[in-house]
Amino acid sequence: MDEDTLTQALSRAETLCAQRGVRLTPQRRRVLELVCRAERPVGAYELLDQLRDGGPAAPPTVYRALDWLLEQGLVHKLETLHAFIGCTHPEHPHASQFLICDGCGGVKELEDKAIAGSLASVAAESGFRPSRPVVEVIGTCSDCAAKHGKD
Amino acid sequence: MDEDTLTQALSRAETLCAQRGVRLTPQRRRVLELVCRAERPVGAYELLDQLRDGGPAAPPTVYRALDWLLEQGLVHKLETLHAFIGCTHPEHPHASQFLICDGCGGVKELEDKAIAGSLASVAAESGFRPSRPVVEVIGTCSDCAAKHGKD
DNA sequence: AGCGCACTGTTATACTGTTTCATCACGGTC
DNA sequence: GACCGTGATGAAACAGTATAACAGTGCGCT
Repeated sequence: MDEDTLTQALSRAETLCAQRGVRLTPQRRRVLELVCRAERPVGAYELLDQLRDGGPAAPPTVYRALDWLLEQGLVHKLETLHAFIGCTHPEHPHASQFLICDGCGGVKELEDKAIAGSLASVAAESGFRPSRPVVEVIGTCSDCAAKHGKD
Repeated sequence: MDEDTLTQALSRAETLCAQRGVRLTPQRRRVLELVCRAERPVGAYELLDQLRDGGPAAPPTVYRALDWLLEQGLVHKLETLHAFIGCTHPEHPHASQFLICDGCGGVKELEDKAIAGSLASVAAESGFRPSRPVVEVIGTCSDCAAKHGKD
């Protein structure tokens, strides 16, 4: 995320939190910034190392901030990577899907109605009430496919 | 999994491995048995404890067996739970989806064409080549919804 | 016998996440 | 101002998950 996009994302987060009446404290803001600044998904301990540049910090610090940011939908957790990324459209609650390239480590966030729909309908058939759908597709992005295809 | 189903599953696994020319060694067979015998998803260290009833064992032992069983499609890994379950239809390679109840811990394995299809098509749109789709829906199963609904 | 290969054993370590308790800052109330 | 409840932070220890690295074993092959 470039500097402009980052600034925008942070101010959007400020606005959202103000609207919701929740507190985007300096710690949480700092963690959000670190997550967004990274181009790739970042691990909790990677964030912790960066937090430590500004003073002492322990694992619960970063996990608390991340939990809160997850609740607010400002970041997503990638279960298959044990890592976090900034949400690209935090304005509304949504069920995202992720395309994760194991070549370059890049992640694309999608919000596809067809996938969400078919998930909802199979769940409904089973009488299952979904609370958190996790959809992560590991594979190779077009760039990496092009590169490695030539090898 | 009851005793009969277990016996069937194990002999099916034997047959499959024979056909494929791969070795379902005693260790692997034992781990497969332990995974299938459990009604719920089992963690690696839980399996390890059970393996230890029959002699000393270390983490790499169980992880190696699990990795191999995953490759062969005889077990699945639930990323959101860090746990493993026996595959209900290992005969053919397939992209499964899982409904995971956070009330009772039960898991239902699905193989829904609509979901697989919409995943494949959004991936195709992005030029993304999927290798391992992970679809796990956390929520409440009908039984647990009925129970807790009354509370 | 000597070699390669797949499988296993063993030790240690890295990485990920939680529990627990103490402390601090802020807002409301008397 | 003094009191108190609540949410946020700090700090130490620990629990759970996974891998690295290297040695040993058994088996088929030439």
